[in-house]
Amino acid sequence: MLDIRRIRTDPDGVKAAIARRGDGTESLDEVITIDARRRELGAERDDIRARVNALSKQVGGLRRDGRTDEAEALQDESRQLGERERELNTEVDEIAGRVRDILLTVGNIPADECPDGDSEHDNVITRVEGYDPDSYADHQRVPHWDIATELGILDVDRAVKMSGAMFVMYRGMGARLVRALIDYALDRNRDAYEEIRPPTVVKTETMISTGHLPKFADDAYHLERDDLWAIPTAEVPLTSIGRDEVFVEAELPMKFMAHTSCFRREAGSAGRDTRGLLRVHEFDKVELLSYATPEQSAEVHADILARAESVMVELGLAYRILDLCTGDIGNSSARTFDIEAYAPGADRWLEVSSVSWFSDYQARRANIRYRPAVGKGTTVIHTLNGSGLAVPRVWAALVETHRRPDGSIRLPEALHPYLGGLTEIPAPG
RNA sequence: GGAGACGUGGCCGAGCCCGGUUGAAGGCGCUUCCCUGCUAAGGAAGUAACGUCGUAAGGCGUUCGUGGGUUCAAAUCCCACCGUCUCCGCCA
Repeated sequence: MLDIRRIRTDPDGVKAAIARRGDGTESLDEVITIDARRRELGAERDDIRARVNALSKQVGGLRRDGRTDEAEALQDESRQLGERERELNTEVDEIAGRVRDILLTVGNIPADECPDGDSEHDNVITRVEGYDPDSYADHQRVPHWDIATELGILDVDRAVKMSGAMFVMYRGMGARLVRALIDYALDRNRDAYEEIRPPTVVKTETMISTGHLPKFADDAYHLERDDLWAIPTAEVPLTSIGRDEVFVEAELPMKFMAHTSCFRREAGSAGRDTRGLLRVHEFDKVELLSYATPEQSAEVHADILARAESVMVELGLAYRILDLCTGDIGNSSARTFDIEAYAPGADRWLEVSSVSWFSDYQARRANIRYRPAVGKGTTVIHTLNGSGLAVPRVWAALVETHRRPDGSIRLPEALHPYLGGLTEIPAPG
């Protein structure tokens, strides 16, 4: 959520920033108008309240002194004021709610450095690592869904039977590889990130804090009976750890990581990327998340990106890093780098990590603040997060990349400690 | 799910029966200063957040779990909800 005061003091600057996203700015105009009205009416209401408070005090004194007649006169006056106060209050509340509703749908202001652009086609590829299109042999040009069938490590048909399209079920070594990837990713980051195992079903308020609601309700699973939401990412519960709390600067940056299942309805993408693990409704992910001061945020952003990147290196995958343009970054984000792993069998770049700096956008929604070491008052913190490792697509790229001519899969050394000494998924037969 | 008790400031804790001078006693913690070879102990002062107006000093408003209600006036009375604890039930 944007700071209403910033919108007030620099309306043109804010509108220009939102326009960079390709979003309309009409709602901002409306906010500016009704916010002015809100303050006007609010001031009037507060003046009346001040009068009522003063009168009530006088009434108390008069009654103590037994001057009942005088007290009753003042009570009458106060009663009259009360009616007007109620009217004003109702109106102010209404407008304030309206302001909030609108602000909840306005996206974050992109960072100055965020490249301009309309869509994913304008994202800037900042780096490509380990990728040589001519280096892949025929045995690596087999898509993971075929490999998986051959090795019996992924069973899509059975998952579809029990849960429907775009659900998957790992089997045998496939399932074990999932577990190894998760453990590896957690251990890889435990030097700096506290491991959390949060709830995966959360309240509406928790989804609003990250920006997943109200705008993107269609993308999430909703348990209507209990009004709870299945999290699309651990970012959701992790961001709310500090909701409505005030930290001291010395505690920052705070760093959390969590492995959770992630649930996505993928509304609007029916029929797209449906093969194998390209896009699924439920998947495992290790997420890294940090609360930081504004000054710390750049360094933390770089840290998360470096950690996500090192996973690609250690797993022996080719990857590239994208600097997402203003038209493609998420609604809550001010700057996002994506990591895409190359899957030679599917011959596609798969988004495996999205590393974002949300500035104070989420923290203002969640009301997470800190007390600066010097000076008075509180400041809204910054939140940052990124996937430490998103399982399905890494699993896919890994299986395709490390397939040997005989059909076996070489498992990278980094995973060996998590596989009980196994170093490969044996060839079929 | 049933019954009972409770929810006050950074923390502990009074106030609630009997509404007004209580933004809230007292204590702890924290900050500054004084005293003091050092430390400890002791003394003094200060110490909430948010909104709004103001260049500022400061003014006004809101906040005693949340939301409603009664009243001239609510931490205090009434209702609903949420949460915590205890007992019972159920249970991986």
